[in-house]
Amino acid sequence: MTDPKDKPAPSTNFLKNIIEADLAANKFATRRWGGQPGDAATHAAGQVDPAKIRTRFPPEPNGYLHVGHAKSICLNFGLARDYDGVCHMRFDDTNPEKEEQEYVDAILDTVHWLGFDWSANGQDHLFHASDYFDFMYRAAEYLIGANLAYVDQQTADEIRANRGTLTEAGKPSPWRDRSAEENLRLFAEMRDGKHPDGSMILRAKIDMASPNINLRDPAIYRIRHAEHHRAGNNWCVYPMYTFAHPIEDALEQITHSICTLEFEDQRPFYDWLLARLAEGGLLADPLPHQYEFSRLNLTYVITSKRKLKQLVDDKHVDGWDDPRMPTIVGLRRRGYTPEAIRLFCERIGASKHDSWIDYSTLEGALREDLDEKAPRAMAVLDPLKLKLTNWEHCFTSRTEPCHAPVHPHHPEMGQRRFDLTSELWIEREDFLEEPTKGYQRLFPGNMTRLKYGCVIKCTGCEKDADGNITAVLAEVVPNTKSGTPGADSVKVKGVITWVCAREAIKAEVRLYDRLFSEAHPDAGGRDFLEALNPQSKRVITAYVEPGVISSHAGESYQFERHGYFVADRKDHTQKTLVFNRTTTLRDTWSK
RNA sequence: UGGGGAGUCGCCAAGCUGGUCAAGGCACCGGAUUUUGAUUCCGGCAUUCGAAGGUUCGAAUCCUUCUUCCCCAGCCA
Repeated sequence: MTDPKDKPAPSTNFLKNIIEADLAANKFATRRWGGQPGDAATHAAGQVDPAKIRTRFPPEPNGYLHVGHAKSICLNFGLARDYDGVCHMRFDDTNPEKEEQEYVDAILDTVHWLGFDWSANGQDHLFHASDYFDFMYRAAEYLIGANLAYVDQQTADEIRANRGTLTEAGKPSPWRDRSAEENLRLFAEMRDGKHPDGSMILRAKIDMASPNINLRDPAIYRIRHAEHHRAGNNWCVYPMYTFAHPIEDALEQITHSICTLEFEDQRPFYDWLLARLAEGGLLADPLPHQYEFSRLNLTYVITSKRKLKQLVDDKHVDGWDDPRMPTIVGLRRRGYTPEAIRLFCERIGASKHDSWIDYSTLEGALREDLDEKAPRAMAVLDPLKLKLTNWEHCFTSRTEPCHAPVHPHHPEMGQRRFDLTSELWIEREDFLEEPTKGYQRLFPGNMTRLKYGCVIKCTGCEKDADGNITAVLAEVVPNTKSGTPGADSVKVKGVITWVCAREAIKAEVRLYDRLFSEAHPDAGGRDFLEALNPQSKRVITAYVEPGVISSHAGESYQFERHGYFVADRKDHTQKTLVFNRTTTLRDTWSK
């Protein structure tokens, strides 16, 4: 189920307009659903479909899902949710050589994690193209019988050569006019394993002179002596996407088949095939329709499966779920939430324009989500010792208990506690011997507040023989302890975060930055590896406030003034704290 | 050069049966609040809709021409 708390999408897009127009025209009023995918007879025997519309998310299980898929998932499942429909989860597993069960499992897990589900009206709408191989085979036979398909024995090279060019018509295959009987016999032989891979292929017989190359007798069935991850060795002929996809949609009574722009030229064949099969009585009206939207392009990100695989194989990243990867598992490990990804998808909309979304839009959606729910904590990433030299004059005990809200806007989330002592860790960049213009933090003579602690006045620093600063010196300003009466009597502009040296807990912190330092890493056909950001991962040891010891893997925090950090899903334990920097806070001061 | 698509603010994106129509979001810029230089809050942000003509009382919306960009010649999806 999608999160009901999701704000209703106020936005509109061309797909919603199409659906609303279809609904208003009662286009699907008498559509039937046979209770499962099936041919005309199956659905004719069923009830009027309880689903007002049907969409589908149809990945090929040949890799991990990435942000681009998230857009498609949000669109398909979102449309079904918004219009009282159902979205089918379907694996387009028509190419046994590329697909694996491992990917099927990972994809299912990812879609669920994103907050979507394919069960509705008491049934599970999880389907596979391979479920329909029998029907597809019969559909191919029908086409052959109707003289609309033939077995071609040209080689792949010959077929390519005879397909013509963008400006020249193709030439008919010498095998184009075989009799239906012979085609049927040959096709059966193909299925029966009598011919090697590549020796024959089944082609639709349409028009070798069509200006649309996809209509120049497209290949619809090829021989592949390969084991299929679900169908095993039942088949050695497999349908091509072109042929399979429209049939999958029709068998599942999909009303709106949404795909990306590059399939636009494919639509005429989609419609041709379905119309022919409907004429033959194999499929039921109304037939599905294909609509195309522009795929997601994100700056500083590549989504090419081949290139992503190269990053993994060549160890530029630490696997498919490396926090720098644009895969959903990577984003998840980076600390992205399903809500943030959904918000992002809603914000970018859908249209037919080619577009590039700024990476900052993704980060913005993340910050918006995390700001609301991440508990706060203090952490020092680049530690410098701070010594409070007049401690005894201001406090009677060695430690002063402090408290702070878990979330500044949500008191119901409770309080956290930690100690203030005379030796603290502060951020190295929070002290400047020579302040720059506008600098509000520590420099000799300046006062700032230790957040949730007290106001201090910087008196100087200590250095080693090389002149490196080894400690900052400061005095406590009396009667300024946070939470006590009159604490605000001394006004200061700067507030810095800190961790008590005695209580501080060490944590490994992985500082991630964008994987590429160029907005369009694979533009202009240059080597995308050259655009790799050498600083995309830095591992440091930080000090975090004591309460963080109880954090669990996968939990997000906002380390105040630094950003959002998530306890690593794989490596974080309560013994060894490991945090990934998800993203920094918005920064309008520096840079 | 054949066919199919698309050009509205820095990035997205509504609007396209012609008449407060130049929505909204992100970003950005002001200002207020703030014990995160964060958040939040107020305010600002396209006389103009790829260009040029035309039709009309009136056009981003209709017509013509031009122009730019994307996709298609896998037995991948």
